[in-house]
Amino acid sequence: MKSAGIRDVAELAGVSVTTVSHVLNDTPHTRVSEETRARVRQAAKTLGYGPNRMAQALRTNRSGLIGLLSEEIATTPHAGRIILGAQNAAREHDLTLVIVNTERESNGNSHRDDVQALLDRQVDAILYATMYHRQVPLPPNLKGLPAVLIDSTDQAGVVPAVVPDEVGGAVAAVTHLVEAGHTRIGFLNNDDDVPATHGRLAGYRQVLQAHGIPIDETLIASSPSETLPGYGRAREVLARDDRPTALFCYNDRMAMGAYRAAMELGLNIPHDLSIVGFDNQELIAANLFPGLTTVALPHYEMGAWAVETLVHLLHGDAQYKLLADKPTLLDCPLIVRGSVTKPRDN
Amino acid sequence: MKSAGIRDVAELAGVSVTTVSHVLNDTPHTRVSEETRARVRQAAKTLGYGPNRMAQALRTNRSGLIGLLSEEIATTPHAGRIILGAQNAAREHDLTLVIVNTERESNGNSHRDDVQALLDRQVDAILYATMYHRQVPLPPNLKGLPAVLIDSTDQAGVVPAVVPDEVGGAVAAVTHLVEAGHTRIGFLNNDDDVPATHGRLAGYRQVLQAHGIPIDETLIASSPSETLPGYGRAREVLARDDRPTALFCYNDRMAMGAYRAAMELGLNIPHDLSIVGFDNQELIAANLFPGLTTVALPHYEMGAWAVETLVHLLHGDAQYKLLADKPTLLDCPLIVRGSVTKPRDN
DNA sequence: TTGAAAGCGCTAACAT
DNA sequence: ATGTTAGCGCTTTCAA
Repeated sequence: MKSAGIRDVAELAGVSVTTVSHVLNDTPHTRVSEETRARVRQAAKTLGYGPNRMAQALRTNRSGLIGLLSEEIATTPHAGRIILGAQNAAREHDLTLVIVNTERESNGNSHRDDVQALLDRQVDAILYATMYHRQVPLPPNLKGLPAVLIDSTDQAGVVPAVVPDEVGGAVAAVTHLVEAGHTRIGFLNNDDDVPATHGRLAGYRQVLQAHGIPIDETLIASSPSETLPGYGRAREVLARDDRPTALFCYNDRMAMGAYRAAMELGLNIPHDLSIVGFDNQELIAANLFPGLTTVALPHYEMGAWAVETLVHLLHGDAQYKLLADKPTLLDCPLIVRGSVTKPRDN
Repeated sequence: MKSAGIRDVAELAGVSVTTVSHVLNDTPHTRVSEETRARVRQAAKTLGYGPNRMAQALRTNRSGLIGLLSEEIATTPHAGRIILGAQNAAREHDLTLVIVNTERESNGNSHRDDVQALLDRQVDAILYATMYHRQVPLPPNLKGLPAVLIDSTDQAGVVPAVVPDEVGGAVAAVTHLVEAGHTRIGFLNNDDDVPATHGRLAGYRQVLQAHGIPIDETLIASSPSETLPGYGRAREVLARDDRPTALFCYNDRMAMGAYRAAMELGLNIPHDLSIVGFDNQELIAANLFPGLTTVALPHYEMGAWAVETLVHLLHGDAQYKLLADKPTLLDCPLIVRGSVTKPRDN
């Protein structure tokens, strides 16, 4: 019992396949009587008709497939949220997402082959997602294609891109600390030269300045953005007599290191030390004690935004090409758990 | 410059499209001279020819798409590894993976609509992955389709399924502890009625028995499989005078709770207390101090196995249908980090 | 050993 | 307002 085709529907409705096609696709500039429309729809429903996408694709030269090229899907839950956002948006537009995982390339040949693999599969457009916010060389065969960059930017400014608002996220985090009453706020930064490092530092400075809090440069430490180095730097900073009453950490892993440092030094979180992280990695943030107040990266939203933009691009909406000029920033909201309170002596 | 078609290749090679098709597909029972074959291949290469998958699909009634229906892609990195394994295996066979995320259904109507969505997209077969090992009701429209279950089993035994070898994983974990010299080994189990709970407990008992170590039932505690309850149970067990020298934890989150309990009680890990977890959630296991020795779930392997099996099913290899009889078990290997050593007084 | 031609299910230009 | 028909790019039957 193979599934019904358009001619079965036509036959049952007593009309031609053309009419069925027109009705079911709401083809513009065609006039079909309400009565006929109803009959056609009824017939389609009765037969459980769904169009054969392959035939449709062949005919229209549109596969309805969009490729998502993502780095390191498996290593972080972040990719999962991008996929989810893209997925849901794609479904809204009746598009199908094809995901391809790829390594992070170091040898500079970018992802030409992965793009080609997607092209061979007849995708209509491509989403390119990196694992962390940075600038990437554009695969050469991506140019000329409808494409959107997720969590990365293209120096040429030819492809629209969406990235997290790093500065805004840091502002939210540090503002939260300031509003709790803290004035001695340390910052445990990453030491890589990536946008997040600079953006979060900028946000940190910005808030202190805005509140007239003098910036003590010795309260700003940096290290690789892992738990262990974070622990090390946190110990140094927290062992000082004039230790900060709050710590803003570059990411949740470093915050996890800070938790350990605090515990070893007998500092109670949040009463002796308030902490805010970044990334909202549930597995860490929700399982620390107390739960880590942190800033979420808008992965879901970036995935969804990217697909929406792609749809506009596919429709040829000229204005959306202008988006390529500068990356679109998406909000990084604060997620409040239990690691922040007012400083003890206030 | 639209991409080359089969007739362009035929023209350039000076042969018919039939011959091109035969050569490029290595169609059996067709005899084409070596010389011609070479000419055709050369022409295809020159033109950068790749077949139009949509036309191919339409003609052969095989889309080359396989659907992966996965629960909660975004919440755990586990799904990522399944996807990766499935992805890579799919690529080997020139198949394209289409992923659909879905909620875990509670209202019992299983995932009928999600399966339908995949079917509407002309997938040739379906993979159904659950977030954790359990028995699931089969979506009714999945029957009759080539399908494989990942991390779950079907009570009817009509669809092949692949699941982790829970017992084997627990055996590996506890054996590791025994071989390090431990005889008082506690078990912090989950309290849900799921296969993992029973399997891991069975493995634990099995190893102790095999080594002639008497089982002290008071050393077996259970709670919800989260960090906080794990912490609570661990504190109780570790506060005892005859506390165990080692703890096998149902999962890494509970182990994380045990770490905290140990720290609060002044017990050094691994010297005063050895710990083994389960799940190998990198974010936790690699970031605890010392690193958590744990057991990995074979997500990648299950994804790959599922696709391989699907390919056989698609080829109609009868023997593979027999696989449905009982789920295939895949190894859960021990991942050694730093949380196990010999007991202090041994 | 190779080629001609039908036809997969659909859309759209053109006819009526 | 609705119908006829060509053809998207390919595979495959059948013929040469």
